[in-house]
Amino acid sequence: MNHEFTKRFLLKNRLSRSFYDRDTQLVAQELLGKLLVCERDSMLRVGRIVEVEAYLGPHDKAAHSCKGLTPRTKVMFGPPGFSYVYLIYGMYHCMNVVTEKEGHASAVLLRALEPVQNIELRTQGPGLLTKAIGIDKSLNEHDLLSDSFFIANHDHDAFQIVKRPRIGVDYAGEWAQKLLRFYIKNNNYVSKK
DNA sequence: CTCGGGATGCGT
DNA sequence: CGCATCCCGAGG
Repeated sequence: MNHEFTKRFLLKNRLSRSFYDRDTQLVAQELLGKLLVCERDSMLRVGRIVEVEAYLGPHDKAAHSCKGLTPRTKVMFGPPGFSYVYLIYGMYHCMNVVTEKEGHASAVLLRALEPVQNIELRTQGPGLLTKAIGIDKSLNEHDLLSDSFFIANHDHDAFQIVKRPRIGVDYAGEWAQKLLRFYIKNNNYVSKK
């Protein structure tokens, strides 16, 4: 990953609404290898998504939407292709993309990036990912079809996808064991555990 | 209003 | 394993 991606190239390859308006487990796996782009204060930051988790709506006991529609989670109940950013443990932000039709309340958590452009910090884990690429709560409910915060496709070599249980959801009963964490096999930027 | 807990990360 | 640090959601 030694390319210099231009904004022109990235915008041309920006993912469409219909990409997100599909089965959440499929979207999660297809997000692997894609480029997360965030431009703030004229700084264009780009990272390659290497680890994600799927949250499957109100019946998924690990999903925030399982408590029903609240002020915090209402974006999950909205249309696909929007960001869901929340503060966790008082100090870290987590970044999700909303999937499927309005009302399904499903999302994909972005857990780790491979640095591509203007990313200096480690991104192994969702809290460090947002810190490294400059995402905070001001980017909650942001349309990912915008010109400054979006995800882009690009050509890449084939890779294998590893499927594991999600991290930090032991409270979710049977849902804690489902294989809804996906990451690129042998990638150095995937979080440990 | 109070209160308990959390889709984390780091140091011991 | 403890802890930082604060928003959110439930309940009175």
